[in-house]
Amino acid sequence: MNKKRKNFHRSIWNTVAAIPPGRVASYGQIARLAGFANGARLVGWALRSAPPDIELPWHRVVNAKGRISISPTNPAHEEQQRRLRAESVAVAEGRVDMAVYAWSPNLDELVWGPPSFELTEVTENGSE
DNA sequence: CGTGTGACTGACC
DNA sequence: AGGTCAGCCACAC
Repeated sequence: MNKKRKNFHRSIWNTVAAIPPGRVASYGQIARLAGFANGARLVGWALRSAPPDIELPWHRVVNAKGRISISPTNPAHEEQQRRLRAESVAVAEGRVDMAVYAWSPNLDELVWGPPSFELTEVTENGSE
């Protein structure tokens, strides 16, 4: 289905929205969950092009090493750091401890209960 | 249609 | 523990 490609940002936003507060996910992880095995960079692109209209927990997305991937020159870099700390996520030297804060969807369901949103194939039926 | 670029990643050195 | 490099995908020129 090439339609998935057209709305790739849509499914990525949806997946990012699924990250619970106090947890973080890597770009690669989001990409995989959204259906893009090697689309780590797409996640960054999708978040970058995300309209401010939608409230997206974009700050819960860091790179595989737990480091904030946004350029330090970008104001959003500190913004992300600020938002993470607001959720009790320890941020030191622009990075978080993935061993502690990494999001595990399965485990999360067990602890927080099943998600109340569509996380699968939204791009397939939401297209025109 | 070729090139460069980026909020990436994993393998190597 | 850090720097490099090729692979990755969509998009701007």
